[in-house]
Amino acid sequence: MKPEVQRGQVLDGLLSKGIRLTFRRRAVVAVIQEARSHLDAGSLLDKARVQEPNIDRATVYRTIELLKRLRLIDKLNLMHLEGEKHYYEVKTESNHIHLACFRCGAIREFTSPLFDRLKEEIAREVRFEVRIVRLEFGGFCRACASNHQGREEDRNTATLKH
Amino acid sequence: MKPEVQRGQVLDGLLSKGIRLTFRRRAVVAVIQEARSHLDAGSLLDKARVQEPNIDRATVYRTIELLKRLRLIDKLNLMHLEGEKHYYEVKTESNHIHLACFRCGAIREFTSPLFDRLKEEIAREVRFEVRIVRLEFGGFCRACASNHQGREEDRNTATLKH
DNA sequence: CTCTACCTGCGACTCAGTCGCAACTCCACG
DNA sequence: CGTGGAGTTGCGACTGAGTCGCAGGTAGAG
Repeated sequence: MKPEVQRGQVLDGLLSKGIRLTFRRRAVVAVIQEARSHLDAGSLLDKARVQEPNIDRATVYRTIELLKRLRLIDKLNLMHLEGEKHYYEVKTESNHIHLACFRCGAIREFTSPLFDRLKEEIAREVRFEVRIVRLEFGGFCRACASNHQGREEDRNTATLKH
Repeated sequence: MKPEVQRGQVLDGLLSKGIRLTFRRRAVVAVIQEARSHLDAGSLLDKARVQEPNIDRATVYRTIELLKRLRLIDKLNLMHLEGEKHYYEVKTESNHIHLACFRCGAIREFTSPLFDRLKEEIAREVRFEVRIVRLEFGGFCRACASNHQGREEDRNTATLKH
């Protein structure tokens, strides 16, 4: 899911900014860094507890906050596919769009030069200094769309949460 | 803020689908329809109470749910500028990008043909059936960016919540 | 006008995220 | 290495958005 992420990228970011490296932080960073899917704060806590059994919810939230502020991770909504959770991923150089399937819950990432052009256009025409980009599409992935052709009512219901 | 919205557009949507038109629903719809800015559920409740003093929080949420399901309104995050609220706006034909300024809180809307091309590209290349689009940029508007040139530390802090 | 399916208020609940405080720990400096 | 203190943490109580079941109320078809 994050093929271009180098091992230790986030850790290096912390070190280079002179941030205190505690065991709790190392655990949270390791989990985000090595995650194969997008994790919310709750599952981040669970996974961090494997390394650091006594780590608290508050610490996880505070670490997320820290990493966000240092622009090492990005916060995602992923169309709030379940509940009102937020998800996190390591920040990469190139922005990408998240495609969330309402039926099967799969998250697919998509990059396009068009997107960078769009960003430039905004910076030029509106003179807006873009810092954080959140680009999410909700709908039906290829498999789910073809399995349910014509069931329009079903699709209305599926979009209920968003 | 919503120049292209026709008076009664949402109401017509409800009527055409045979939805029961209660006074409470009329009140909520009127508020969303005539709002000059993006409203969250709380301020929607407050404003609806002017017309319908006894309307309850739950009814507002249930009506929002209904309008979302019928694709008459869109849910926005607006970079969660304050708290974890969600905002709502009448759905328009053309998708637009929301630019949220972290410093002054202004929300600016932006449309571009590039965005529609991007949407087409996704539909074509990934075969994803796009239903809901959420496109939000956080950063600094023209005025705020020029007032605070070079204060990088300040800007880090400003992005803390997102 | 009446009947019923649908809508609503109420109050209790859930669940993500926050905060203040006292105890703890990283690590710069000696 | 030891140690002092700023920065970090666990804990528990809190906030605030949003949800739900239920009993009573109401729109609107007939």
